[in-house]
Amino acid sequence: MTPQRKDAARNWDRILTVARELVDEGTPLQLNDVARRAGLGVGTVYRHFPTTEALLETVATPRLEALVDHGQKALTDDDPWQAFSGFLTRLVEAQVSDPSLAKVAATADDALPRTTELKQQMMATGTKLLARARQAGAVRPDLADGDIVPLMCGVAYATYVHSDGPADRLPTARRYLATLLRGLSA
Amino acid sequence: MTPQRKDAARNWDRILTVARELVDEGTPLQLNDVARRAGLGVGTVYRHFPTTEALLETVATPRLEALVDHGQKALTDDDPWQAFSGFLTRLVEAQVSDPSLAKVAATADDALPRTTELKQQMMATGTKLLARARQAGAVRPDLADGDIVPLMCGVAYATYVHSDGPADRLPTARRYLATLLRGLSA
DNA sequence: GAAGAAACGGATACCGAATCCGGATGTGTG
DNA sequence: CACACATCCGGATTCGGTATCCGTTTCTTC
Repeated sequence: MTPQRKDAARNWDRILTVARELVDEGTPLQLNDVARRAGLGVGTVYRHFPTTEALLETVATPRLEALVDHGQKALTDDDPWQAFSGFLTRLVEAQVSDPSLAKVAATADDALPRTTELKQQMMATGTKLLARARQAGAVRPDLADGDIVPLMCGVAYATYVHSDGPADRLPTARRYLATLLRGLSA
Repeated sequence: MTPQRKDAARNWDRILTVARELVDEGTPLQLNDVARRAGLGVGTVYRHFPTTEALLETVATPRLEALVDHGQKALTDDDPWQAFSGFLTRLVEAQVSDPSLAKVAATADDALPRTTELKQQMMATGTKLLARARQAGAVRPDLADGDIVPLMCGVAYATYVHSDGPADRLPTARRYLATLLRGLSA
């Protein structure tokens, strides 16, 4: 692994910056488009990120990592139910405010190695949080470990279907999640 | 409106049959593909259905109508909660067993006039069912009329994200819906 | 400052969706 | 039956977007 050339590093940053902007404004990622906006050749972008999904994953990764971190911290929370529900709240809030997260979360575990890894970590801490809450008698026993991520994706999706615009998505998502949480609590 | 020519009617049927088959086997609709399978020219298919969505709508319509019918019948049920929850159950079961329904249900109300009309009817009866259940004190007051369809789409989506294959989707969907319903009930 | 490696750029190949129009086919009339 | 006309058919072609390829440029090392 030779140290990367300076121009390459700079361009990598530019691409990621532009991609982040596009994702934030809701525009679907298109590598040609990214190239134009970044003032780079198409080939340059395709060399750094061979597919749209690869770029998307790189954009989403830091935020995914933040979620995992939050989950870890939640494990130290005294109130098991608080910790569990707080974690889920973060999960949906992140998804409705960042389309890239929603996409990678729902993507099959084949491509996107880094995402898969993080999802597994998230599931692991999710499992622990769930176990604690269950042990404390705060959550119904019929919720399986593997249900957490899909359910949060579902809440995010429902929010999407409902929402008229990107504004006031958050309150809707919180309302839906609150309802679901009532159904999960013992 | 001159009565349609016989060959046109026949081809329309063929197209719809093939489309129904494709939807049932989970293949995403592609008009070129439909044409090949139906033994017709591409142009023929495109004349009958100018867009993929138009064909999808026509495929989904009968099943949507069946759902609306069921909602109407549910209005005569003695038990308001039973009627309401049964209606929702049908909604998700239909979506997870028929991708075309899931797609049109989540599509914005701009294109797909017929679908929009049916969705509005469904929302109307959904509203009535909800009102009855609420009046009977069976459902929490914080659920709005416009939330029903999005929530059912969300449950269907969660099922999708979770499921490994098209088999045993139904039990998962039922489980998720049951959880949600617990959250909705007073 | 010359050589070689690494990266750039955009013209071009490619792929699937949608159009367009010359030709075929069904339908009403003498 | 045959003619005329409208309707419909079919697939070659266009079109919009994605991905590749390779001659040129830029960086790094000595």
